[in-house]
Amino acid sequence: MSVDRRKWIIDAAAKSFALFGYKATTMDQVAKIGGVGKGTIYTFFANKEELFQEIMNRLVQEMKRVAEEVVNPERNFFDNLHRVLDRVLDFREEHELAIKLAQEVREIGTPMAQAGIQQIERAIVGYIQHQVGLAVGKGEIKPCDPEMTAFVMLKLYMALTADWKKSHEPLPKEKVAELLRFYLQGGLAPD
Amino acid sequence: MSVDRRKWIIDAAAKSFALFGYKATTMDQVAKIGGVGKGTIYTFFANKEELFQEIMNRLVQEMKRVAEEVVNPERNFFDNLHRVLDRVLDFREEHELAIKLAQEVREIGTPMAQAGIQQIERAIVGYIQHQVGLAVGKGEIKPCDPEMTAFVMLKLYMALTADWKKSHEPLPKEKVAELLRFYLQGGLAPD
DNA sequence: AAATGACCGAAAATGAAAATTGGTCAATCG
DNA sequence: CGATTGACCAATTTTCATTTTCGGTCATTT
Repeated sequence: MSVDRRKWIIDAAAKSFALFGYKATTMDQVAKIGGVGKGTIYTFFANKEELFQEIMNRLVQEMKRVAEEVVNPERNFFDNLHRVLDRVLDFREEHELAIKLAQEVREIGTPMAQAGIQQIERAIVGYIQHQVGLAVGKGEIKPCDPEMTAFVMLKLYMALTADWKKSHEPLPKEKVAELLRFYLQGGLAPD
Repeated sequence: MSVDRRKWIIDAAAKSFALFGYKATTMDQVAKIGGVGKGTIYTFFANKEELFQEIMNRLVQEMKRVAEEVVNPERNFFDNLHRVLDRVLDFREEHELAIKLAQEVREIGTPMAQAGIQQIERAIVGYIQHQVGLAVGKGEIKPCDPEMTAFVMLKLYMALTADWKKSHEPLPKEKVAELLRFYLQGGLAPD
């Protein structure tokens, strides 16, 4: 029945994208793995791009779920930030599809893979932005523009993880969390 | 005489690197512009890479000079920080060689050009690092790792100036200074 | 002794032929 | 009859042999 076929296709595509990346995944491949004719894929998805989008949406959903799992409204903002970042970072580092896409961007620069990791990043910022908004409401952190603050947090995070290791030893993620806290929570003004 | 020839070569190379980038600058080109035989270049520089290094060293020297011009020990740390970053990043945005190298990295990813812009960045961080060290000594800011702090400052500044405007209205300079102060000086912890 | 440019091997650009791939659709199936 | 299929097509990508370019050398010239 059609619902099953759709699922087969999605599963096959997820497997293939994670294993070979966006570019090296062919529609023939997906059809074969999914055990359906190639034409069938096009009755559910207009094109390869849309199929990829479906997979990416699921990945982002899963990340949100995983982040939600770890955040606790009882705890203070920076604890939650640390936990979410830690969890999401682990998730991203371990998830085959995320790994493969990052690699594909680095090595071939496939535009679609680039869009994919950007989508992941935007989801993370959006989530942080939401948390910042809540924290400001609760008076846990100073009033500030949540969007700008989430942006700053992301950029700082990316600088500490991606940029730093271009010319230094990579920082362990506990160190990254500690630094984020040091610079953004307390600030540099002497006590 | 040999000193003059060396200068001719350097000037020709600077012109060519700024105009065509690293890869598209040929040694024949430099020789022709410099009005010397190609072999002569190799009596002063072991290879293209070394010639490029000479040009880059001069660029970094000039940047240091420009930064020095604007820093004032009387003023407080964050004022000087803003002035230096502002001046240096303007300089970088206007200097043909820096522009060309950035473009070359974006468009072809020439490893040598990449090394070049990294060198510029390292010089800026080095300079800020020095200022941070002084500020820590004077008790103007909390004790912290000067290198890491300088790195964070540059990245944050670049995020607020260059990255932000990719998806938003550009921030006026005063706003950037204010935000840098807001996030790094005071921190997000409520008073 | 200093300067040069013809010369060399290695690397890159070129481009045409061959192979691959996303997407379509007439034939097939249940 | 609607759902499914895979042979087929145009377009893009890969391959690969040939040509060109370029960094660097060195015998010759100045």
